[in-house]
Amino acid sequence: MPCFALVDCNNFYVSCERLFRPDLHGKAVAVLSNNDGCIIARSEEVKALGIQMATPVHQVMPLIKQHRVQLFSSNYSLYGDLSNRVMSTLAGFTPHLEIYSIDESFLTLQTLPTQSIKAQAQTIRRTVQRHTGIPVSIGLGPTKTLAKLANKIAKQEKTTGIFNLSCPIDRACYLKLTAVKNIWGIGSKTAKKLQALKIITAWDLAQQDPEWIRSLFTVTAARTVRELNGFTCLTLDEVPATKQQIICSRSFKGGLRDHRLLAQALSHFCLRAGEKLRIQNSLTSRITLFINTHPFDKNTPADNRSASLKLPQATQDSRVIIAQAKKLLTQLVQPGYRYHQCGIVLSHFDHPTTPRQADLFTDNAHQSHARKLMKTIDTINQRFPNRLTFAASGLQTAWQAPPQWLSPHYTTQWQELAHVKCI
DNA sequence: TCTGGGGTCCTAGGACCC
DNA sequence: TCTGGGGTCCTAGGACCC
Repeated sequence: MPCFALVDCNNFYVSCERLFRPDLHGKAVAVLSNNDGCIIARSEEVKALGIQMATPVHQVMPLIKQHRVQLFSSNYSLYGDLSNRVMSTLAGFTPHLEIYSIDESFLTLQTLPTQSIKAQAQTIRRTVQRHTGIPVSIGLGPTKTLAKLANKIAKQEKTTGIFNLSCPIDRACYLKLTAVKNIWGIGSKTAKKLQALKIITAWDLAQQDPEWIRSLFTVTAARTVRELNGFTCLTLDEVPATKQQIICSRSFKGGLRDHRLLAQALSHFCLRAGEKLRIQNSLTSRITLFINTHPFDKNTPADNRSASLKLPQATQDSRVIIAQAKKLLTQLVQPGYRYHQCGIVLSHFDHPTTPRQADLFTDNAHQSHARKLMKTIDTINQRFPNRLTFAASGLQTAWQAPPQWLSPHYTTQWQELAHVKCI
C-alpha cells in the first residue's frame, strides 16, 4: 500500500536566515511580513516566549527587546531559492512529488524489501539537511490528512523528527489526543460548530457518518472524515495545476491618499501579475481591482470597494492590463480617504491556442509585436530582477516603505554573496 | 504610529434559456 | 382560484490553506 509522506521545513524562514548566520543558532529569531507588520515565522525560542503566529510586532516590542529577539524583514527571493533546493533534493527520491507550498511537499513512498518506510524517511531527512542545511520534519500516513497530522506530531518528537500514523492502534490513540481544530481542513468556524455538536477530538469526528457530516457542512468535511479513517480521498497532484486567478496586492504603511502614488503602485502590481500570467502562458479576460481603507482604524471613515471589467479581447500584455486597471482606479478612488491596501486580480483565463472569436479590428502584426516585447522584458527581468519596468510605475517605489531588517540576497545577487574569511 | 499576501474549493442564488 | 419544469452559466461570499 502506498504511504503518503508530508515533508515540512522546520520554521522555514527562520531556518533560511540562520543558514547564513550560524551565530543565530540557539537564539531567538523571528521573520516579519511585508511592511514589517506581523510575525510570520518564529524560532523555537520565540515560540517559548508565548509569541503567537501573525502577532503584530508593535504589540510584542517590549518582549522582543527584553529577550533580544533578532528580527528579519521577509526576504522572499532567498526563501524561494532555498525552497527550490529543498524540493529538488526531494525529487531525487521519488518522481511522485507534489509541491504543496513554499516549505511543504507531499510524496508517496513504496515499501521496499531493503528499507522500511520509516528508514526511507530518515534517509530523506538526513539528505535534505546535508544538501541544503534546512531541517525538515516528516509525517507518514495512509492519507494526506493523516500524514499532515503525523507531521504535527513529528514536530514535537524532537529527537527523530519523523512520525508514522499508519498503524490503526497508534492512530486511534493519537486521534483521541488531537482537537478537531488541529485537523487539516477543519478551520475555526467548522471547529466551533463541531464542538457545539459535542465532536471535540479528531477521534470523535472520525466516528461520524460522512454523509451526515456532509449534510451539515460541505463535501470537503465529509472527505476529511473518510481520510481520518484511512480511506484515500485526496490524491497526489504531481503536475501543478494552471492557476485560475492571479492576485498581486500590497498594503501601504501609513496608507495612501495620493491618487498618483496609488496608480504607480497599481501599475507595479499589473506588471508582476502579467509576468505570472505569461509564465503559465495564459491570457486574461477579466481584471478586478480592489482598494481598502485601514480595517483596524475606527477613527477614519472606511471605504472598501472593488470593480471588474471584461476585456474585449483576452490578453497577456502588461500595458493593456495597466491601462484598464488605471481606468478602474479612477472609478473607485474617492477623494479624502486614506487607502491602506490595493490589489489586482486577473481571472477568466484562456490558453493562446484556444480557438476564439476573432476581432475584426485586431491588428495581428501589433499583437505579435506585443508578445515579443513582453517576452524581452520578462527575459531581462529574470536575469536582472526589477531592472525593466513601465514609466507608469514611477521611477521610485515611493508607495513602499523600505524594510528595516532585510538580510542580503545571499543566493540571488552577486554583490550580496556571503563572504568567507580564512583565518 | 505600528495588524501580510496569494491561493483553492464549495455553495447559494440570480439570470437566462427552451 | 388557478401562472411549469429542467437546465446552464455566472458571481459573490464563505471557509479554508500556507
